[in-house]
Amino acid sequence: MPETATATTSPSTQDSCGGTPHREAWLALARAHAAITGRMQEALTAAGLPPLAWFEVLATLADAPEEKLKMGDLAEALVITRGGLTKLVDRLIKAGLLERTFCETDRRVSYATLLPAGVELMEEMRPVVSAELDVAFTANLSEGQADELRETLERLRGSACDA
Amino acid sequence: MPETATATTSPSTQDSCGGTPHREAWLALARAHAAITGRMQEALTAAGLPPLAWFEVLATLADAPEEKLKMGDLAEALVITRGGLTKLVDRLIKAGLLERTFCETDRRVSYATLLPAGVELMEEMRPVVSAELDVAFTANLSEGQADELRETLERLRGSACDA
DNA sequence: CAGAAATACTTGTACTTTCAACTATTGTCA
DNA sequence: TGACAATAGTTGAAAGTACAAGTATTTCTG
Repeated sequence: MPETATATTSPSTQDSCGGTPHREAWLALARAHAAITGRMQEALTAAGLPPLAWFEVLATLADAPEEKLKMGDLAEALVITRGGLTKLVDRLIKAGLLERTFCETDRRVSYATLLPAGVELMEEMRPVVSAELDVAFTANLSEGQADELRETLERLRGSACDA
Repeated sequence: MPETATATTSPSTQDSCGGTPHREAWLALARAHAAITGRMQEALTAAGLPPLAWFEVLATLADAPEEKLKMGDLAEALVITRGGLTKLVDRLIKAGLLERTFCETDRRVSYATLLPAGVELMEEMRPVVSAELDVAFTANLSEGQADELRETLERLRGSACDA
């Protein structure tokens, strides 16, 4: 077990005094995210595969038209800073999974473009990620409930973005 | 605006093909978490206050009996690695907010113990964090809906933990 | 059209987090 | 008791991330 803070002993789940329902929902959100992310990471490293961030990049690009995306849009989709994305993409390029392509009409923009090797690796990672996703989501939620959850979360995110 | 990836332009929210409702719920969860966390960070730095991680530590300790917690339990509550917590606590100690205390009966364990200055800082940070929490949660969810959301998320987290 | 402002991305630096190895202490059982 | 395993926490090296400054290109404006 590669040192991940999974609640095995579970001291007492001390939310006894805690606070409002809203704050508790926020805590639950943060913890659920961390726990699920942690398990995915763990499963990937156990399988000798690259980190989850790489998969997020590959999967996002795979869903994009022409399998490429402007750096800015990709950063936004992944909710990380543009500076961080530049270096993340650098690593994926060095690994031969992506290439940087440029825009004719606006020479400021550069695209992160998926290469065949990237598609291949993504196909290899997907089942591992999906398996963890099934453990957490499919086993606990009907499709309708998942939709409802998504709708709620998008509402939360929405008002967190429109400044 | 301190370079944070908030969806201002919103290219198209390209989840057109995407995948199953479960995967989309997961994406929404990850994005909501990142967006809300980002806004909290932004608000804290704008107010000249320490990072969100510090608040998490202080708030967790404040809710604990005797305002202290074993390092391991604290790491678990925050869902970070023990190694990471050691250094995080080191920084808070250096800032005079915490102290390290020890256990008589088991000399392996050490506690992170809240100091008055830590309580004070937490009280100063709390309204900033709460404000962002209100924007995202209180404005969008009734208390009942928040409870429902929490219940759902705890279920997800549960099956992600019981390995 | 020149110059200022805005946009898109990259890079240098500093900080944070993780991973793996290490020390110290406690528990187990032969 | 005495060795072996398990547990609690810390630490050094490496990877990742963010912030601020910097370059290049485009757009706006007088």
